[in-house]
Amino acid sequence: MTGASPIERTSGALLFSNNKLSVLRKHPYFADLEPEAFDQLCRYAKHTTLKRGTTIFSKGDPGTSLIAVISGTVKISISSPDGRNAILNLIEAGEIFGEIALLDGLSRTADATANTNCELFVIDRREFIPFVRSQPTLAMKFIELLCERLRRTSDQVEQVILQNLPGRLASALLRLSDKHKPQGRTISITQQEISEMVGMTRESINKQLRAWAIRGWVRLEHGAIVVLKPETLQELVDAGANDGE
Amino acid sequence: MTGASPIERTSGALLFSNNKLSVLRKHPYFADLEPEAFDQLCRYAKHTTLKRGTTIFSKGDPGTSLIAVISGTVKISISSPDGRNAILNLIEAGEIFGEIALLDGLSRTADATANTNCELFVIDRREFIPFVRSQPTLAMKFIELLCERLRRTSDQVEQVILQNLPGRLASALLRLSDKHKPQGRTISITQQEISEMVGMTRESINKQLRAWAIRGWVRLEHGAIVVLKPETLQELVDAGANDGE
DNA sequence: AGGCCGATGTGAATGGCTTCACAGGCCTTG
DNA sequence: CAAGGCCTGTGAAGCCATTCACATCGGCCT
Repeated sequence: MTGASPIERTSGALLFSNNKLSVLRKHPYFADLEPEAFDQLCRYAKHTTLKRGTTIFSKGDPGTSLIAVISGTVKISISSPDGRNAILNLIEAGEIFGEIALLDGLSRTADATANTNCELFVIDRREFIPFVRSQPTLAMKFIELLCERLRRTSDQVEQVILQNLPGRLASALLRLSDKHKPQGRTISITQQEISEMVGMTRESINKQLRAWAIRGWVRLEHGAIVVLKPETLQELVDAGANDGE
Repeated sequence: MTGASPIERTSGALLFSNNKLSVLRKHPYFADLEPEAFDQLCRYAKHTTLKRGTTIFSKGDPGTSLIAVISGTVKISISSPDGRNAILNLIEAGEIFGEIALLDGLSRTADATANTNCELFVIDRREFIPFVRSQPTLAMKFIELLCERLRRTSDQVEQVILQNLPGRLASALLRLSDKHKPQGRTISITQQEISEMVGMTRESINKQLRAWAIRGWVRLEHGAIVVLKPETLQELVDAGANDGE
């Protein structure tokens, strides 16, 4: 579980090209950072490529790095002793993850695995903390990032405790389709994955999705879901989610 | 819901006494802060007293303040349209809350109500953000605080998705008894409150607690629970929580 | 083309938790 | 000290989601 992480075995050379970094530069967190600070930040980075399914880190590992996704997507998940597991987040190109353990120096709170083939930048903790202290803008950016994460996670708790299957599924679909606005309303995800995101079984999710498909609220494709009536789903979430018959 | 907040109507005078502030000073977040920074922080603070049951703020309110609890406890909760509600956290003397909206300037993520009669300090956002930028140590403290909150909230998601009633109840009891270590293993809380913290009904919680009481794992008192066998409860959490028959 | 694997679709049986409906006890408050 | 309101205790019935057991479909690899 520890020591064999593929991240640690990365080549030490700083062989990233500028067009790769531009993916990061476009992201809100880095967009309005001073150029010097951004450059400095990149100086701590190592480049890595991973195959789909590779474990990046596991819950409980000592975590000393922040990771940025250049291409592909990374799955943040947890699993219970009896084999059930839950997807907490999917990190896409331009986003970063692993910031908690980087910032507080404690162990990883969840597992991270490459959900597709991935290109990553890894930023090590060692010299990073003093750097953050010296850069108020960067510190404030991290504060914003943490706030955003906290809002998202609180929302998740709220969903899971207060909503039933239809409500949770609807709000997961809305969140996902929001994130992928550019691609229209098509969400590329398997039903298995969605079920692990909302914390219910694939079978239950499938049945609910089919029911909605018949009513024309969504369209199901192989490995994808198209949200046709986002407003209707939103109503369902707000109303307290008794399906809507 | 907005505007009528009891917080905003507070007397503007800086009439806090030093022995009240000492409650805060002892808390980890402020303990190793430079004295000047701490004094400066206090200069933004207003003092308030609230009766049990008073709403401090509601989910969705524009949030512009950080609140420190001097005495009493504050309940952070959310509620669904159909009347169910969930307790996310109980804030006790020496702790602070409301930091998310303070730091990112967006709306409140949950409701806050005085769970007992309370004495509070309220710190306003207006001049606070520039101050944080100018105090790297304070910014790092907030980063630590946010990380801690995030770990706790992630943990909650994990519990709710992966564990069943016994597991969730056990880990809630352990968390609460940990927090109140000084008071021995007695947790002052009603079964109604616990049920809202773990997101299940009071009746279910009561039945589980009684079952454990018979086995001698806990003792039930009026308005309190004594954890007698923390190790046994911990095993139950780790094992995947099939009660243990 | 054939074969395989992962993804989807579905029904029947089971079960954990909720809902509902009370009863009794403790504590506060007029 | 009486009254009423929270808090606790408990059984019966019902329901939502899981579990289990398949059948089908689509894509990919050789």
